[in-house]
Amino acid sequence: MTGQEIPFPPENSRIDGLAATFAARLIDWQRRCGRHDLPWQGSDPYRVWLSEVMLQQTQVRTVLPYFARFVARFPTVEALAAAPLDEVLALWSGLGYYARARHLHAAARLWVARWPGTCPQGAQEWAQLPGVGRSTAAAIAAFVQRERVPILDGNVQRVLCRLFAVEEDPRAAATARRLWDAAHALLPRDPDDMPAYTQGMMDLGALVCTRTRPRCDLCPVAELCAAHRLGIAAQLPRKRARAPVPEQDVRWGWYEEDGAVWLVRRAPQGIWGGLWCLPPADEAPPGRWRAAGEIARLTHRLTHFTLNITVTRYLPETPRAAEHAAAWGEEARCLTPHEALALGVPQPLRRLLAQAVDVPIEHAKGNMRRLGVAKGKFEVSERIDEHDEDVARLFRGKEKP
DNA sequence: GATTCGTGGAA
DNA sequence: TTTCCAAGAAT
Repeated sequence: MTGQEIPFPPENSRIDGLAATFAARLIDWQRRCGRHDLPWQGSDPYRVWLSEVMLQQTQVRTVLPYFARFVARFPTVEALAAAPLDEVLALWSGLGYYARARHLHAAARLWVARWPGTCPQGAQEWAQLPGVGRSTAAAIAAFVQRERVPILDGNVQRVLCRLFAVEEDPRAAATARRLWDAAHALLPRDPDDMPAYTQGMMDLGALVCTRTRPRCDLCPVAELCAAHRLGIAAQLPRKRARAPVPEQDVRWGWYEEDGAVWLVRRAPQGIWGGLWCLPPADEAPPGRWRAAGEIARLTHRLTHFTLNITVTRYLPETPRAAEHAAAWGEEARCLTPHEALALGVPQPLRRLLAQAVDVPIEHAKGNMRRLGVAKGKFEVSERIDEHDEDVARLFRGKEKP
């Protein structure tokens, strides 16, 4: 078997023996060199599901503190289902892709309603939860139910592109279909091997078959790898040409009254859907306001575009916050910056609020330029306990049965 | 099939 | 600094 490669796409007549070798070597390597101490590894379907959603397009290191806070507040799917969406968004604040949090909350309620006291049985049923697609459903089912279904995340795509020396863009639909077929053909025969095998595919991509500088000298399946034999492992998968990122200018209003600032809930669709944010500078709360200068200019880089945010401070001509609150309804709140930090807010606003109250927050790292002040780089430490107390106080008594 | 959706790590 | 992209899914 040594030195042979697995044909791509795999042919049934030749695949069995080679696939068995691939799976056996990967499983053995995972048990010796893979990751075994991640906090979601185990038999709890809730923790596996939660982690898989958090890990979508997000690195393990980033997820770890969010996962810890989340399971501390919501130890079970029943606790998550009973919570208000606002508290879920608050705990998700800073993690990004907030549709995941909205889907997670809806999925928890569907879960307890349709599978009370248990959980979805198999990938087919896991995929019925909102926010759980084919790859996530397969990962959960492989770990929890030992089902023989393949995953195809970014790591596995890269591993397979190298294993078969695939030159095409793995994101193209036609190529992706062949990669799914290949991933299925490589699965181990014994269902009991599925957890170690699936974790092994993830670990291999994350620890050995990395995007840059792959460690082929440590790879348990290097002898089966076409790209390694051709000496092009580091060049695969081919990167696609990317269009230049456009810029967009946004103006936010810092409407301040008696040390509190107005926030409005963003629409559920679109960027930062459902989160609390400063209102646009030209949409003042009820009452008469006067501009009091620019507070900050923020540059926020996203994958597909760059946001240039200008924040202007406004002060009331006449103090009457209570009337404003009644006039602007439930989707607007006037809170101190400290209180606002306990809500689900976009990361650039989180940085601005943290600076306003000089309260460190977790994962608020980056650059911010204050007018009249030299450009400063700040990195703040973790104050999880205090933040959690704020969250608990803000949402106390608001849970639904 | 192509877009949209966040943030931060790494080179 | 810039660029790529990570345990992808929904539209």
